[in-house]
Amino acid sequence: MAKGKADTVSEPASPLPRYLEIQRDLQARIASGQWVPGSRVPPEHELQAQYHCSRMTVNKALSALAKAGLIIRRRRSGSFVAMPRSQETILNIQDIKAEILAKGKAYRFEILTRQERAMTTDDALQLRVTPGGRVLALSVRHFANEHPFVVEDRLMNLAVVPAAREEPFLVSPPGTWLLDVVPWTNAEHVIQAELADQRIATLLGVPKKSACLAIERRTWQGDATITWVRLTYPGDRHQLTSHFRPGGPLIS
Amino acid sequence: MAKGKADTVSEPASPLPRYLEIQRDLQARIASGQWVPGSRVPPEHELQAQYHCSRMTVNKALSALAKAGLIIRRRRSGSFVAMPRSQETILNIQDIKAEILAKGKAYRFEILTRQERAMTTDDALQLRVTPGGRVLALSVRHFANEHPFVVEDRLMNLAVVPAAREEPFLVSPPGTWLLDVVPWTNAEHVIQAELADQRIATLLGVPKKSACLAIERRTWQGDATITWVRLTYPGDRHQLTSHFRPGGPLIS
DNA sequence: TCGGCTATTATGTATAGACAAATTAACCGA
DNA sequence: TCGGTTAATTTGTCTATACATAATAGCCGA
Repeated sequence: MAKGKADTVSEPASPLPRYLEIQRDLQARIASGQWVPGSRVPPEHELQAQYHCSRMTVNKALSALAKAGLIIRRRRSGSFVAMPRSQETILNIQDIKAEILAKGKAYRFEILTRQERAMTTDDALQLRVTPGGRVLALSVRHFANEHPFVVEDRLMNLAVVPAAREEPFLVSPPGTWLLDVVPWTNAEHVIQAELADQRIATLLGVPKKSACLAIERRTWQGDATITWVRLTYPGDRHQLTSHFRPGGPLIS
Repeated sequence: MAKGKADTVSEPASPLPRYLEIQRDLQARIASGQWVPGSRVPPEHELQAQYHCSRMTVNKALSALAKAGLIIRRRRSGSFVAMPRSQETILNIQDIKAEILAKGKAYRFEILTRQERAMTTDDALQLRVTPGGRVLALSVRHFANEHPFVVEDRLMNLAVVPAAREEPFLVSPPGTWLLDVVPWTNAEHVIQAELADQRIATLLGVPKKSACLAIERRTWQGDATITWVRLTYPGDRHQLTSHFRPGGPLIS
């Protein structure tokens, strides 16, 4: 009836849409344990009556909860509160240049080595492609306020990014340049702890055999590997931090 | 118009819904660079005409893209392709018991120490609460196939989880027990590399000063800290892996 | 009792239309 | 020319309805 604005009389301040109200209400019932995992959520037509709105509105709320993984929906069977999921956390790994600038520190980088070569067996392994073609191998050192921040060892697949061959990487480091130039579709991270070898120790200015955080990343465009990179941070100076909520990337 | 099922005649095999078709088509145009960041997406009524469907269907596709962060929508202004976002990766950190069992290995744990005490200043710092009340301090060692897998040092805030006081942790380790019993609303991770001290070396069966991956996690229920935990893994044996796509928790 | 047919239920998708809200653009008077 | 009012555009939300689809429940005959 009349857009359900009858509610607005009793609740003068309700600037949030109906479907979100419903969504949060249901979410609260699940989070509070009022509806335990496995229990049944009332069917749409029932909620429609309860909340006094159309089925589409209820559906929008329920679909969002389903996409967020809070409930599971099956035709004819109904909707059920999902079992507690595994913990998923959103780890924010910024582009290094942006990361340093965001901390309010001065950024600088230097190309240590640069070599274009035919793909070796090791290169192919690390890029996870079949050998053949050429790669660009780079080593870069990044500074924050003139202190060594991270060492970057990178392989770029020239079959996918031929433009890198001519790029001098004077203004932007390879990672930033890639992000700006090449669209990527998926990627993979591996995070490990390891001891600094002589090279890393020298480049980062830390004692040999000190703890380092190594992040390896592969980036793909469809089936083609764009790049492989290994970022080595001083373990005592750098840490990855992430904030998150249950249900992953959830809701408002 | 008969539901646009005229298409079904020309395309006999199209099992995916219309709004997804549109969504993917638009997504492809963005990913391919045909629509560069900042460029304008045609307004809904135009897409509605192009795709020969209702505005609601177009809206569903566009809203999904907006939620995924691929486009930005503003009333009257229109929809625009979003600027490249920072990389966000979904890191899957399982419950330890589940993590080991998922690898097909035998799981066992032992409580090394257990102490209930008044909250010390250090406890309060680590839980990030104001001092006062009591805590339960636990050290646990987890085994995978009878090999030390990770050492867990935990503080539980008994003001929030009084039930832990009576819990013997015989069947489930504290982390698993907490996940099953206490609903949490948000959390924070810190990942660091560090060297094994004598205690960790002994407990994990690794050389002193070898590299370890330390994961610290604080978990809250609303404003109240439930628990703080530090998980120390052997750095050479353990690694965090994550797969992800641009736009975070994207789309089908 | 078993196997298969049918009816029912609940969700999935789609349509057409309506009004609200937020901006932007255009206009117009002082 | 400036400043404010008005109109137009675009997205946001909502309704009411319709048909499709999947899966269950129940029935019925052999």
